[in-house]
Amino acid sequence: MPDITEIARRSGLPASTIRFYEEKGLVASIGRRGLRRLFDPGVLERLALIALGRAAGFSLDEIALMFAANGRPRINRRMLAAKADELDRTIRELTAMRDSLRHAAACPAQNHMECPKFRRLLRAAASGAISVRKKKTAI
Amino acid sequence: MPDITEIARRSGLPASTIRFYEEKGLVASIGRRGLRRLFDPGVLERLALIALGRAAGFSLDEIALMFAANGRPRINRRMLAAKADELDRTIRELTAMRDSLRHAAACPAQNHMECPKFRRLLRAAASGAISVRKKKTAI
DNA sequence: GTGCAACTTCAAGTTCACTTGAGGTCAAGG
DNA sequence: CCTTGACCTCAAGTGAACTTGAAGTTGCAC
Repeated sequence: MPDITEIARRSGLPASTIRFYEEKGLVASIGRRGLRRLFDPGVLERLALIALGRAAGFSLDEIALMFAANGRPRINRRMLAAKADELDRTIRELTAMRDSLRHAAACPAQNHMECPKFRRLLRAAASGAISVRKKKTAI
Repeated sequence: MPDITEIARRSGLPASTIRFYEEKGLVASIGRRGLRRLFDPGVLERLALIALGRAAGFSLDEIALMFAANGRPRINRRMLAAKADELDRTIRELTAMRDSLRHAAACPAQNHMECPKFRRLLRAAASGAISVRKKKTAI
């Protein structure tokens, strides 16, 4: 029976995160030896699913909803498709932004304010046509 | 001389945000009428630049660095190119994720765990090959 | 001149996903 | 048996970007 340290080692997550996930109901320990949690090795697959969900942009609460009462992941295909569509929109925005950044970086105009492309970009940002992604962090 | 309400209306930002930006040194009011702030209309361009920077993934602190002491935006071309590269990496990851999500949504396997593509995706997420974007919010 | 809506300040609260710290317990090695 | 280090709990802290609330002030219409 792996303990939390073993699960931490094998999943690459800090033990504190695993305890946090347990508190949130995202994973469960299978028992205790004294105070210490013992885990079923299957928790590793669960942690991988959580990492996957996070990478796809789901919040921990959304991920919790996917783990049905029975414990088996109940992944809603409609939810996946919706998230894919959302990613698609994000990708399009980011692509436009990346192109504009590259242009601005290479633009010969003395001042970015004099560059028509930059000003168009500025208007798009000001109008809220582009959404903000929060800073990404490593898993 | 527009007051904060006028700037809020024209920028689409809540007044509290504009005060917050002022506190952060991102924008400046040009004076007061009594207690009330008065703004140069040019602050609208400044706010648009801030929105643009946020949309490109810069933090408010990074954006503050771009506004040089002289007040004119001093946009570092190297910084822009670096951010474009970062966006490029993000776009690649998101694209892979989107494709996998679409596959999972359409996958005929009874259980996602039995789908080789899904399991490959799972391994990628578990290995940390995919990074987490924090939830995006509207500007 | 007076009422009051709208501004002001400052501190504290919010969200998310964790991390950190203090103080406590205990399994295992010597 | 006793030490010790790794685990435990619970509360509080972190960071980013704001928002909200309480309490105070005031420009302006009437």
